[in-house]
Amino acid sequence: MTKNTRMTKQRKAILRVLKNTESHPTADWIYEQVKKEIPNISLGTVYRNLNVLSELGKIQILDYGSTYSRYDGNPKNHYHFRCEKCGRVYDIHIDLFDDINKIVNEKTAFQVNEHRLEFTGLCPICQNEN
Amino acid sequence: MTKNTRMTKQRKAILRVLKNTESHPTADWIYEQVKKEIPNISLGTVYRNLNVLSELGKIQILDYGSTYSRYDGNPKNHYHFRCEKCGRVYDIHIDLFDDINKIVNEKTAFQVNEHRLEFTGLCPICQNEN
DNA sequence: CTATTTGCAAACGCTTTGCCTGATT
DNA sequence: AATCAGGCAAAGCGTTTGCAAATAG
Repeated sequence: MTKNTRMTKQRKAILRVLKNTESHPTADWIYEQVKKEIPNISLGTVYRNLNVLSELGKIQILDYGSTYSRYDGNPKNHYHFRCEKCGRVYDIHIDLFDDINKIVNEKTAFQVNEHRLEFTGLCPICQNEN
Repeated sequence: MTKNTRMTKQRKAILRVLKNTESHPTADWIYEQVKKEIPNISLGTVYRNLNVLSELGKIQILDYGSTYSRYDGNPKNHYHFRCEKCGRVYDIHIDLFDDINKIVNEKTAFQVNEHRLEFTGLCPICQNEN
């Protein structure tokens, strides 16, 4: 259970680079930064460690939980629910929180046009499979 | 400007399949469905048409706007802003909307554990580049 | 008629993996 | 010493693309 706990210099460097940036970089960018310090590090090591660090809860990966794109026949904004167990994606039938764009527009320097909101948890089917 | 307007039988079938499903299928699932009707359709045609239909505003693609994964050194939930022009991803420094999980839990049959919220629009840098 | 779209297959590009060597505990 | 991690390169895999033939308008 307690595996992958060796803090090698590669793993430390990757984590430090990621903790010290404001941006949300790609694996390749991280690779280029760490290479300044460990010139012979390989891209595979970067990917492996990013996955390990994510499993350890030290970082997050900002993808859609899958390598597949999913397509939605409804082009209007609406919210989704993704089941953590089976991966199904459902529509959520509630009104949009229209005011949150305004909140961010007022509190930050970003010019917000849209927002996307996704919930995760257990779908009804998987709740009944225990 | 007004291009890609031919409604071929392939394009029609893909759109119909997608409009008539509750799920948010992958391209491959759509391909399998359409093949029942047009057995010699190719997967490339499905992908091409999904992209065309998305540009026409008839459907949405649920990905992160890029094929790259992005990594975040902060493992706690927080919101992001993605610039539509330059693709940069920023943190948004506002409090979490903690109550929306409860709202969905009460109004739907899903068991919500988390939510993810992402805003899109123009970042300060790109706002100044006009 | 002709510009767009298709089918096919190869290419792409990000990510993962196998294998063997090297490092950590 | 035993196990875990790294480097390298090849494989994986969803998606895109080039090209000649087909087709919508």
